[in-house]
Amino acid sequence: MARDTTGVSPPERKPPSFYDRVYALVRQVPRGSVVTYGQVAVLLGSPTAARAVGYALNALPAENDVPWWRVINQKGAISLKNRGSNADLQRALLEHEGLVFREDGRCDLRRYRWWPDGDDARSAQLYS
DNA sequence: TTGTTGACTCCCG
DNA sequence: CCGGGAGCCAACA
Repeated sequence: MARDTTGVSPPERKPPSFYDRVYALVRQVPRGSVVTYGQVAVLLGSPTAARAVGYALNALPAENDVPWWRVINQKGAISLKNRGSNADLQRALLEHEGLVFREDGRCDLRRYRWWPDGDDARSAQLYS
């Protein structure tokens, strides 16, 4: 409806992409908390798009305001071991925020997992 | 439009 | 608990 008849081209005519929605959500994760790839997918309405979430973070530019290090896998571990040494950086950043990792490289998700406020959180809680 | 790829998960043994 | 295989989704060539 209400097609743009002003002739003016808005700076953002395109709807927010899946990537943008991932970034927006991750930006809400408070310091000291984490979310999982699958969880982000659930919160975005695509419970099986966990891989796409990781892909989105991988596409982040060098400079950004997204706390990407607060996204870990469902096991509570860092999922960057096969990629670069950024895995060590991510763990260091999380430990700096107070998270504690076990000897096996995993942390207690039940304790650190964050959920957004609002109605969306309700259905999401069911997932966990 | 089809095929490929990947910072994931789940299901089986 | 661990390893292997299949499924799913979005972006890109």
